[in-house]
Amino acid sequence: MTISEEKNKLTVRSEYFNLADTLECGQVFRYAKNDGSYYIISKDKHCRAEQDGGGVTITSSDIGYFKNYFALDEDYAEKHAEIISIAPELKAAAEAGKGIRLLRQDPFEMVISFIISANNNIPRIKGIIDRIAAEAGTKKEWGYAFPTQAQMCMLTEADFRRLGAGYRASYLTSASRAVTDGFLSGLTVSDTGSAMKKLLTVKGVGKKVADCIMLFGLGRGDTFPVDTWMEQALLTETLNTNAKIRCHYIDRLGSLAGLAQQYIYHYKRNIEKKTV
DNA sequence: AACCAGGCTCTCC
DNA sequence: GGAGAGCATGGT
Repeated sequence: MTISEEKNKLTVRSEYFNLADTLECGQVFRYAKNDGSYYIISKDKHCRAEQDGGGVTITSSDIGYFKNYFALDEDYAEKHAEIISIAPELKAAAEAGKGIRLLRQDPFEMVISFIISANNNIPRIKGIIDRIAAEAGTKKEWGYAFPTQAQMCMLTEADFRRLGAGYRASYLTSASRAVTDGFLSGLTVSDTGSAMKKLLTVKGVGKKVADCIMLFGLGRGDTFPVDTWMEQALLTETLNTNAKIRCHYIDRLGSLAGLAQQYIYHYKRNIEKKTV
């Protein structure tokens, strides 16, 4: 992987960085595609990103933030190879998704976003999040920042319903109050099992949503979110519950389980479908 | 018109 | 601890 950097611009050349696959595998909701460029908002930061034969180019006044966001200090070639080595049956999915990188996103934003994601579809999740940001987030020249915890606490259950959250509205008011900076820093120092337990105390957060928060917002690879797509892909006679699927892959892959899960999710949703 | 979407809570056993 | 009902909303 080679990185060339200017003031507000960064170009990454690597076969292990596919911008579209990274953004469109369901880990992030605040991005829009326009004329081949992606416009990404994370927390209170914004960038434009595009990919051509020469690599991925990121433009932002906060380029340091997005170096971390895209985890450009990590070697995904090694992770990719190790997953295939441990779990050869995932080779097709891993090859198809080799350019996927796990983004380092803001934990509070992940809690709120994935509460909304429950029993919902991605276009609608994006719409609800955008409307909440426009309602409560700080206005910037490029749009609206994701609301801070204090800003989220300004919204009522009726507000969240008006913005389309449906029955998740009460979860959002309650979670906004519960997920303080202190709560989140407690998660950082806990092991994954303890962090899971703490997250499950938040209304609207179950095991799957907790795994997503830990994987996308807390950098914990030893997780394995099982949603309806993963059930379709992985339920078998022996692995016949979500918990068994989750344990099976975490036991084998450890901190690489989360990335493997992204390969499978991407393959099931974006690749396999096209060939049928 | 049923069924589904990055499931969760609550109840009952 | 596990099974089942109910849940807002919009797309197919």
